[in-house]
Amino acid sequence: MSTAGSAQVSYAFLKKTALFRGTTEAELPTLLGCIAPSYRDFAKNEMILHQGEDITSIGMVLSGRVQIIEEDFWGNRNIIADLWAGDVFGESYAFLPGELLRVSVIAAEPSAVMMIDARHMLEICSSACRFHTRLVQNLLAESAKKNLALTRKLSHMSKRNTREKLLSYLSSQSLSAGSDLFEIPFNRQQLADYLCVDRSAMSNELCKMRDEGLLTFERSSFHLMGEIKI
Amino acid sequence: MSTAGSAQVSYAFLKKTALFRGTTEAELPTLLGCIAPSYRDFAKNEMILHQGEDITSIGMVLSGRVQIIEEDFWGNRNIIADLWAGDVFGESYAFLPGELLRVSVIAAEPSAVMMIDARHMLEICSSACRFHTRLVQNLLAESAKKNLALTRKLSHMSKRNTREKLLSYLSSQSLSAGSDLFEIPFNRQQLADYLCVDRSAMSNELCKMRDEGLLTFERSSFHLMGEIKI
DNA sequence: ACAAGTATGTTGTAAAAACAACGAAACAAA
DNA sequence: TTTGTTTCGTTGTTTTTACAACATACTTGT
Repeated sequence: MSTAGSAQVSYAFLKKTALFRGTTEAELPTLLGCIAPSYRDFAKNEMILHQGEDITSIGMVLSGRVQIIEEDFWGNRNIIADLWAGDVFGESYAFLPGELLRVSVIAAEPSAVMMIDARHMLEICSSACRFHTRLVQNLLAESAKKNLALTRKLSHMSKRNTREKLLSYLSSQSLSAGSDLFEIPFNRQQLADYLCVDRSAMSNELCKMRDEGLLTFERSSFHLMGEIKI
Repeated sequence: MSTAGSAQVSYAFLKKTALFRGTTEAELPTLLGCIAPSYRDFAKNEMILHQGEDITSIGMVLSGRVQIIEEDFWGNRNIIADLWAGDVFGESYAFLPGELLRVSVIAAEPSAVMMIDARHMLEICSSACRFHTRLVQNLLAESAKKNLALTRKLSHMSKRNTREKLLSYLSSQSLSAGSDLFEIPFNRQQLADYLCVDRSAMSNELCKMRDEGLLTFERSSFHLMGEIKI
């Protein structure tokens, strides 16, 4: 069972997390006193948040490993995300009162979690606690970052066939790199998983495109050909 | 060409937008004075933001119609979104310095736009301007909302075939409705577009599932069957 | 009621993807 | 080096999807 965990959080750890980035160890006690987080420990396979709940706090993994699980109408389970120390969860729901959790959060290993009430994060308290601004900035940045990643992935996946998905992804990577010559952070299987297609079919399509002169590649290095072919 | 638009914005309009929701007309002058928006008018087909830019302001459409356009490596254009009065754009980029715009924003009709510097939105000014909190709350809520919508769509689209995409979507709608009997907000063509599949193939799959006893439907009304069939 | 237009279901065919199975190359460990 | 493992390309088969074409039912405007 879960217990009200002791607040054994190192400031050195906290200041490196996405949420508390930019605050110094000296500032953290004040900030923490103000946002008043609660701490809880969870046993392996224990539920942290249940699908259908209306949450008002965001969570941060302090130690262990936490999974986001989705269960459909017929009870089929699907692991949406794997979270580790420093990762934040529930932030998409906590600021939307009345929006019920579509997922469950479960401890994949014995884990410690920090929960912060959404109102405490947004309400401006004493003027001494101006670190709030930084916190909110970090939160907005995280949300925006997640948003961009989702939009980008969606834009590839909305293409109707494997070739177009590939071209969309590679075009995007080329843009990121600022060059028609670039490296991708995936191997073939990972790329196929990311684009939600079959690996061998994808590999096949890549080679066809190479044979047609659209691009060349070598392992994870790609080169897009923009010039007109004769 | 664009002109520095006159600040002809009605408070009645503003207080109803997602961004300024929750502030009264009386509070708006103070808030606007504090966040110091700039106003610009754009001619039809004029570029508002260019792909590759590093923006630090978010935009809000005051009048007209604005489109988000994506252009790939080979110059193929794709309309990502259609924005109308009250809609916000650029919020996913403005809070991420260094993140270059992947899209362009263009006026599809003569349009008026309000731009607000991201720092002005986050920095706490005089204590008089506590409406800031509300603004930031709205912004976070909008970002979270968009996030949820994207995640949900992605979770349907990542399924490998039409049947599973349909089941994922319908299961999700059933959950929203809190019932195995529910209405969807799409006709067949719209649903096919949303799930990125062919309409007739989708229609076919729906009927197959009906014949197999998985569900029944009538136009936009659906009924999922969870019971075990004999 | 009537006509025109739209939405939905249905079918057959061609194209594309998933799947399975395998060989070669690259890589890592003993 | 040798061995075992992973990655990647390749091929053939089966399943699924896209596409086109059309029939029917429903909607809307007159």
